Parts: sequence; C-alpha cells; structure tokens
Amino acid sequence: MTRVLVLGMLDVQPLSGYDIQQVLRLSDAERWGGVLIGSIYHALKKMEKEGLVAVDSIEQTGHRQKAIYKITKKGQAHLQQLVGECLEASSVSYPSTLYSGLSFIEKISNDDALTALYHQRDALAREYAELDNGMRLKNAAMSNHIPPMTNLIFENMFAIVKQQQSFVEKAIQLLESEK
Amino acid sequence: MTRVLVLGMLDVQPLSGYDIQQVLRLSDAERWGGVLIGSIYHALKKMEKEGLVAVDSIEQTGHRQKAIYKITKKGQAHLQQLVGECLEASSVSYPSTLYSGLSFIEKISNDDALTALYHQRDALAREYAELDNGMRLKNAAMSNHIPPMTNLIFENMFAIVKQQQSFVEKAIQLLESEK
DNA sequence: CCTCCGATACTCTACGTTGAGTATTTTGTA
DNA sequence: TACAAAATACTCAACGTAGAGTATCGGAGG
Repeated sequence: MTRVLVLGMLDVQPLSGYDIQQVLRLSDAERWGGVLIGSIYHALKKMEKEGLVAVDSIEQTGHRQKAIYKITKKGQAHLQQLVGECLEASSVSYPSTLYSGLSFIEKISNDDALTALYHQRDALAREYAELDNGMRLKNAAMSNHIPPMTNLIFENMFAIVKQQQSFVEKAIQLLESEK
Repeated sequence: MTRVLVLGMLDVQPLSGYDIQQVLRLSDAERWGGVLIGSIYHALKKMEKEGLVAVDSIEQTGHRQKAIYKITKKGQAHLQQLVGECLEASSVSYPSTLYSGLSFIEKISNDDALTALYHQRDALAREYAELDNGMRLKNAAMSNHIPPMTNLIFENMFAIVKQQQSFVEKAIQLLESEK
C-alpha cells in the first residue's frame, strides 16, 4: 500500500522522500493511510533496486543533499498493476484490537472495562470531529468542488466512524446493564 | 494483538502453539483476527523470554515433541493491561488499500477499473455469505445462545460488510456513469 | 552578530508478520 | 499391509513497519 501511494505520487511529478511525506501529510490520505517516514524511504530504496523508480537529481543545499526520485516506465506499469490489485482485493477491515479486547473483557473488572470504553467513545468522537474539520478545510480549499470519488471516500469514512460509535455505545450499555 | 489472543487463550488452559492455531481457526476470531502461524510461535518465544508465559510440559510422540505453554502470574497481569489498551485505543480501521486504489483510479482504464470493482463486489458478497454461514454454525453449536458480546461483534461485522458493499456499489455507479 | 528553535532530510535498528519449507506421525484405502 | 495423503508441530529467512535518532540549515528575537 505504501508502494501504491509513493508510486502514484511520483507519477505526477518527481519528489524526494521528504516531499512525499509532506504531501501525504497535507492530503487526506494521511488520515486513512497512516504511512510513516521509515516506510516511505524503505519503499523508495526497495523500488529503486527493482527499477521502478530512479533518482532524478540530487539537490545540494550546503552540506546537505536530497535525492529527488522519479518513476520509471517499469514503475508506471507496476503502478497500474497495483492499483488494479488494490481495487479488487476484498477490502473489509474489522477493528480487530477492539474485538480482541471485547472477547477477553471478563479478564478485567467491569469498572475498568467501562472506563476504557468511555475513552474509546471519546477517541471516536475526536476522530469524527477531525474528519469533519478535515472535510471543511478541503471544501474551502477546493471551493466546494471536491471530486466525486474523494467525496465518496469521505462519506464512507463518516459512515465507518458512525457505525463504530453505535457499536461502542451498545457495548457500553451491555456492560452498564450488568452492573 | 497477537499477544492478547495468545495470552487470553493460555489463561483458559495450557496449550501448544499448534493448539492455539487450531482453536483460533475454529473460533470466529479467525475471521477478524487473521493471526498466522508464524506470528503465534514468534509471540510465544518472545513472551517466554519476557516471563509472560512458560513451558508447562513437553509432550513426546515418537520422534516428535510439542511444547505446551502456560501463562504466568506476570502474564496474567500483562493480559489485563493489554485488554484495557485494546478497549480504549481508537478502533476505526479504514479500508486503506481500496482507498488508495480509488485515489489513483485514473491510472488505469475505466474498463479495467470496473472489472476490478466487480471482483471487489464479488469478494464482499462471499465475505457476507461466509459470515452468515459462520453465524449459523455458531448458533447451532451454541443452540441459539450466543453470548451477547459475541453477538454484538457479529452484528458489527455484518454492518461493516454492508457499509462496504454500498460504498463499492456507489463507486461502480460513478464509474459506469462516466462511460 | 549570535544563538536557539523549528524545519529539512534522511539513517538505523528493533520488531512483528508472513508463508513457504521441513520433518514426523496418523489415517484412509486398496 | 503397504502406500499416499492429510494432519501435526514447528523453523526460518525475507520483508515491511515503526519511530527514535542524527545532522544540517534557515530564520526570528535578543
């Protein structure tokens, strides 16, 4: 997945590892992608060896230098391959840590469990607020003309968070009723 | 997460790595957990070094032997810690591979994209069917007395798959309308 | 003019995951 | 009873992730 993001960005224009990190940070991909610095540089190095990307130029700034990578023909073909795979592979992702926590919830006291789930609820509320804020910013930046696919993704993210909120709410009610 | 599952199971009774794999496979945790063999043995070895689990006994069968692990006092404390963390950490998980595929969907032809998304739709339908089947089996095995928390988890899984299905449907419609 | 803080650009190592691979034992079946 | 297939039990190396750590550079305030 890191590879798709990195290749996809390099296909627009040559970038350095740091640039990629920045663009990712500013784009909404940061929220759902969660790709960290280490993975980006690793992917670049790896893909360079595989001939999917190549160093375009090296910019010098005093004693510091940065490598600008560009995508190769082979890399573009690989990108298409990867995009296809991403689209067709089953995409359900369950909140497995929460599930495992709930599965073994009897291992801790009812009170401790409730406290933890209240934190969970707060975290979800924050997530929702940040998402909302992110979309407002995006809307403002694009003067209310967000591309339809991006919009679909946003809507899906909202739906996922909402679903998770109602799930946690039910779990809390269940625990509270057992008091 | 592997650790919670492994510790949680060992807290019920001593098991070997292979046993853990089997129990996981039979339980519904296999569906959402997706913990692989390698990870289990790795977790066991690691936790043994940390004093969270210990070898309870070694069963000999001819020239083959299997190590039965048990949880330690320290491990039980750690398990409680972990369960708490699992419950309180924000649990939203977005389908990031699908998102990245959709983000770069212009990199492939409209037709290829649609073909891939039809596969995605099929995969989701299969997932739904398997989930349904899994719950029926569970219901039968427990003679319709599934514990409420397990039931909540099942319901949440259904909701997630359904949400994903409607998302993919919308994406498909969007692409078809652009033909 | 200096200095200190934050941005820039990347390195490095520890860690968990993944699944193919290995070797033994049991089971079905002819 | 003999043989192949399946189950058992685990090993191992390659790989990606993670994020603390290192070092340089630019600019704002004293």
